This record gives sequence, structure tokens and C-alpha cells, in this order.
Amino acid sequence: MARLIDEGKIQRIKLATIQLVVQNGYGGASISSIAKRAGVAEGYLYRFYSSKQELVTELLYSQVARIVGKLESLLNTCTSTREVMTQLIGELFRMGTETPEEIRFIYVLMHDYNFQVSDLQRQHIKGLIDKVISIGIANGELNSRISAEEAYGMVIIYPIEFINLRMKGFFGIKEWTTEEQNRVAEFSINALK
Amino acid sequence: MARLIDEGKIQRIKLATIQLVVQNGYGGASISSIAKRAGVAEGYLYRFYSSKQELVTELLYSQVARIVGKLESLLNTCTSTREVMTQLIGELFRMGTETPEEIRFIYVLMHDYNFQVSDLQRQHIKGLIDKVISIGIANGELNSRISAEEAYGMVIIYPIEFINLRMKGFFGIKEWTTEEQNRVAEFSINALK
Amino acid sequence: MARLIDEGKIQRIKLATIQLVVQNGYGGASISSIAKRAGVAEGYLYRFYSSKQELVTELLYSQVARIVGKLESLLNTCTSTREVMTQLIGELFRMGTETPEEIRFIYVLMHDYNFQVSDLQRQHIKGLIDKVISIGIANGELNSRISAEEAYGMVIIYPIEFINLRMKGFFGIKEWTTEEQNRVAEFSINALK
Amino acid sequence: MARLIDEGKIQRIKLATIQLVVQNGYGGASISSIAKRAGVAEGYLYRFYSSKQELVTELLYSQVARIVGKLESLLNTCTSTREVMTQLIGELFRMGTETPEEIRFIYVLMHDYNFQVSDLQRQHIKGLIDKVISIGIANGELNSRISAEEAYGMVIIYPIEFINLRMKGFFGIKEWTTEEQNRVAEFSINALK
DNA sequence: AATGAATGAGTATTCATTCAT
DNA sequence: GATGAATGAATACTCATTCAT
Repeated sequence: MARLIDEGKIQRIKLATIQLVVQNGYGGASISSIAKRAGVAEGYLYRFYSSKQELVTELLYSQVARIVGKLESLLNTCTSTREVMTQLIGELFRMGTETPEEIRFIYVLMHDYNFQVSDLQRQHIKGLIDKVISIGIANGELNSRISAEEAYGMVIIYPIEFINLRMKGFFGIKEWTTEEQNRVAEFSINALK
Repeated sequence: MARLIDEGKIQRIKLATIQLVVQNGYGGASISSIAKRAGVAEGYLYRFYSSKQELVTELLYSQVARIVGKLESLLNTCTSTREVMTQLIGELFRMGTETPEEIRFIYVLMHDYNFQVSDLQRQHIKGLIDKVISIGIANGELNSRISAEEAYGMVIIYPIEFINLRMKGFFGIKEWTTEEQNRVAEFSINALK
Repeated sequence: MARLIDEGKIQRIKLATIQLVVQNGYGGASISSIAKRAGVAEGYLYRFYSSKQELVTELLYSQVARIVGKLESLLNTCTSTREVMTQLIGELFRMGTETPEEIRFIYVLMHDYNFQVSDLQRQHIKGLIDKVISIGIANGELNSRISAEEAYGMVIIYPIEFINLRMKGFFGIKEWTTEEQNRVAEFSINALK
Repeated sequence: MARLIDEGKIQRIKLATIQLVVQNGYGGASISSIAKRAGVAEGYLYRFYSSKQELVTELLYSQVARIVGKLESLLNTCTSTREVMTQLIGELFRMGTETPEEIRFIYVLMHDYNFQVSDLQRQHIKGLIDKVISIGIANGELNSRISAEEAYGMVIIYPIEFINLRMKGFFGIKEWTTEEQNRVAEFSINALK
């Protein structure tokens, strides 16, 4: 009977990759350092990913999917844009607190032209953002002429940028309060009014 | 009596570097590819820059300085935050139209941990943002509790992100109208109200 | 389960390095030429040595250690300076016959400012030379005012220089007889009388 | 009327080359650093020397010639080997005191296989050494079976090695007294008795 | 199945040399 | 004559990938 694939190893590979990409950038995260940190052989990675690029792409995909999934579930339960955005931004800040490496990972790669989000994922995001907008318009919360791009920038990009600015300590401080978190949501909503 | 330094070559090196960093990221822009595209010998770069890192850092510095300089001059002539932001965002869009690679260059490197803006430049930016805020508060345009980080995110980061989202065609469209440009300014101002 | 490290390859790297340093000096012995001669990939060297400098240093260390070790063991068994020196010089000539590249390797690097013998090794040599001297004085073979430096020059340096002069054919001849070998010992002993 | 060649520049090139080769080795003495230190343009060197190799070779030649010339003149004035050797070693130590870089220069290059003394110079040296020997034998100072090589090693090589050992501080001390200098001569003479 | 030995194309950088001025 | 701008082959070193075990 064939041994089962050791999920622990795969998890360790994923974790090590995220940590090392965040710490040293894509170029600085070598397969050998990833394998060493994950406690697996270098060659082992290639059983699951055909290249370093694929490994990182897949991880980026699943990290983005996590946020997208959250937005999707919020759209099923919330009745106002304000609620959606407050919750979503809350989730982003929670990620920043609990698994800072994961949000940093997205942050580091989202401007790298080698790592575009897949077309499918983009379509999906577009659909969800459209939903956010139509709820907002229906509720009179949003300016009826808001575009998906504008909303996406405010609802997703701005919060991620803000959190990372803070985590980097660009203006000196590295922590945040619940109040500040709520202000970010407030800004986004105000912006799109 | 020796040849004069060919300024054209230096310009071509700068241009090639910006283009290739934009296309392939810092890691993907090799000295050999830069030299080839600039039509100079590989070693020639090192007459002006002591390393690849210095070359890119210097280019980033001057691109950032361009935007910072614009903000600075606006603060000397404008009397309201609205005016400052409208003009600044206008400038960013102008860059996006006229020299799209340059704004992309900033966009690509601003998330790269190898390329932090220098402390001096950061201090400078902080000072200017503080000025924007105090004008806004004095004029009753801005919420009096706005932090520098929040303002920076809205005034600088959001517009850059928006322009790049559009230039990438993330939501399908790659051009923009003056009207859309003004809306971005409007969002920023609304956000910080 | 992975391949075993091929010790032959390491041996070939060592041999190739010694040969090429002897032929072309440290600067002229490029990693690429070493790898080619050893029949291994360029990168392979770096699995065992972190730099070219380390590779050569380590080889020099072990070659010097061989001679130093011989001297040390002679000091444990011989009862006169004459015996020590005759035997040591015999050993140096044996090296010159059997593994001429190795003694040439020492010869080439001992004047290279990049390759000082380690402090530890120097201390060790100093101690041994002191012992040679004290045996010689006790036996009435050596002038009691001989310094370590003077002895070192005669006991180690002069023979190495002589052998290499001969191997180079500086004065036309490249071979030597046992008689000549004994004369070298005789000179050294006479010098220090 | 053609300008005369500026001898000062050539002298400065020679000096700079010797200093930089001694300090950094042949490889570390770049044409650009030599030119800079000499205060001439890089290209200027190539008017007199067709390559870096030739420049250094020529300097080595003339440094060796200086010592050989001294030996030659001593052979015309001295009547005993003892006198020749005492004076010659005196000269070597004088070089070590007055122009240490020059004797170091010889020391550094004399083991470098890229810089063999020319055949002509070797022949010349051979002739002189033969003369030293025949004077010594005639005077009853030297063992009649001494070879040129043996004498060369003792008369030239050993003193150069000794001085450099001392200048390097291999055994801790870097200075020398006249007495020590005379002992070196004594050793050489004793050795060849 | 899993390892890690081995590869070699690729990297940034240096520097002796050439030659337009 | 003299300069120093410009070259490009060569250097030490890295690392994603392959594959024998």
C-alpha cells in the first residue's frame, strides 16, 4: 500500500516559502533555504510544484483566495456595504495581527509583474466587487457612479497598503488600535459616498 | 583630449533600467540585459554607478523626488487641500500618460524590501504630508484627527495604485478620462473629511 | 538514498587546484579552469569550500602541516640536530621527487601576501624550531646564539628554495642525487654552527 | 620641436607599480590604480610598455639588475669571498632599510611563475656566481665542490628570504641590527665552507 | 517514495586594453 | 603627445533544477 503524502511536509514547505519570500523577497528565497527551513529535501518540492515560480504563484493564489472567500461569505450575510467593509477590513487587520507574514506575502507579490492574479480569480473578484457596489447603491450608501476599480482600490488595496505601511513602521509606529482599524473602514466608505 | 562622456548613453542606461525593472522586476532586470538594451558595454554602467543596487536606488530616488517636489511646490501656491490634491493627482495621471514607465517603476519598487525610501526622503515626505493636513484642518476640509499615515495612504498611495490598476488593465480598461482623474481626487478628499 | 559524495571528485579538485596554482599562480588558477581540469561542474567546488581563497588556504594548510608534522615526529625520535635536519631535508627531497607539485605549491604561495600561514601554525612552527635549536645547543652542534628566524631560514626555507631552483632548472639541471641532497643538509648544519 | 618624454612621469609610474604590486600583489595592482597614483592617464602607460605584464617584467628586471650590478662591481674590487658576501648582504640590508618596497617587490615576484628572470640575466648571474666560487676556492674559503646553485641559494636567496621574513615580522620582530646583518653573512660563508 | 549530489547557465562586477579626441 | 571614455572577455560565485540512488 502506497504511503500517504505527508501533508505536514507540504504545510511546512508553504509556511517556509511565505516566511522566506517575505523576509528576503522572491529572489532571496532560495529553494535550498525553503527546503532546509521546511525540513525536507530540495528535490521533494518538485513532486508537487514544477518550479519555484509555480510554488509561489499557487501560494499567492490561495492567500488571495482567502480574502476573496471572506468577501464572498460576507456578501451572503451582510445587508449593507458598511457592514461588508467593516467586517472585511476587520479581517485584514486580524490577518495582520495573527498571521502578519501572509498579508505581507500578498503585499510583496502584488506589485511584482511576474505574479499576476489569474484571469479566473480576477473575474471572480470583479463579480464580488460589483455585488458590493450594487448593494451599496441599493442602500443609498454609495455614489451610483462608482466603478469596480475605484471600489476595489478603496475596499481592498487601500487597507492592505495601510496595514503594511504601519507594519513597516513607515511613519514610526508599528502597532494599531481597534479604533484606527475602524477609521480605515470609515475612510473607505466615505471615499465612495 | 579624450572623448567627451556620451550623455546619450547614460540616458539610455537609465531608460533601459526603468523599462526592464518594470517589465521583469529588480531581480529580472540583469545588468547584461540593461546594457544590451541601452546599447552600451556591460562594464560601462559601473563608471557611473558602483552597483546595480545603486543604479536602481538612484533612479527610484529621483522618480520619487519628482513627485515629492511637485507636492512641495503645490503647497507653496495652493490655498486649499482640495486644490493641492487635485493638482497632485493631475500630475500623477500626467506621468501615467506621458511617461507611464516611470510611475510603474515607482509602483514596482515601492513594495520591494530592498528599496526603502531613504530616511531623509521619508522625513521630507512626512513634513509635507503634515502641511497638507494642517492646511486642510485650517480650512475645515479635513477631519482634525487624520494621521500622516492615513493622509499619505489616500493622497499618494491610493492614486498610484489606482493608476497602475488601470494601466495594467486589471478591470479590462487601460485608458482614463479627465473626469475619472478628478473622481480619484474627489475620493481622496471625501475619505479624509 | 541520494547518491554518495564522489570522493574522487574532491580529490580531482584538490589535484587540479594544486597543479593550476603551481602553473599559473593563485590569480591565474581560475575556478573555471580548476573545474574543467577536475572534470566537475564549476558550482560543485562550492559544496566543500565557501570560496576560492578557502579552497587554496585549506590545501596550503594541509601541505604545510605535512612538513611540520614530519619535523614534529623527527623531534621525537632523533637525538641530534644533524639527524633531524638530514631526515627533514630527505623528506623534502622525497616530496620533490614523488609529488613535485605539492612542494611547488608551497613554494608559490609562501611568498603570496594573500596566504599567510595561520597564527596557530606559525606558533607551532616557532615551537618546533625552538626545539631544534635547543637540541642543537645541548649537543654542541649549534652556535648558542642562533635565533629561531635564522634557524627557520636555514632548516626550512633554504631547502625548499634549493629544491625549487633545481626543479625549475634555473641553472640548467632538473634532477638531483642523494649526494646533493646530503650536501644541502650539510650546508644548513654548517651555517648554524 | 617634439616635447621630450617626461621622465618624471615614467619614474612615478615605476614607483607606483612597485608600491602597488607589493601592497596588493600583481593581480591587485590595477593599471587604473597605478595610473592614478602616478598621476598619469591610464593610456599613457601603454606608450612605454605594451602590457601590464611587460611593465612589471621590466621593473623586475631592473631591480634584479641592481643587485646583480652590485655583485658585479664587488667582484671587481674585492679579493675574498668573505668580503664580497659581507658587502653584498650589506647592500641587501641597505635596500631593506632605504627602499623596502624594492626588495619586497623582488621577493613577491621571484616565486611567481609568470615572471621568470630572462635567460640572459640568468646566464649573467650564473657567470658571476661562478666567479664568486672560483675566488673562494682560490682563497681556500670555499669547499671546492660547491655548485653555482648552492652558492646562489646561500648568497642571494637566503639573505632575501631572511630580510623579508624579518620585514613581515614572521617571528614577531620587524627591525634588525648591524650585528644581525653580519651574522647572516657569516652563516652564508660558513655554509659554503 | 524521498533524498541530496551534481549540474551549468546565469549573475554582478572588474580591469587590461583600445582609440577617438 | 596625452587623455580617459568605452569596451567586453573574464572572474568568482549562486541557485533552480535534475536524476542516480
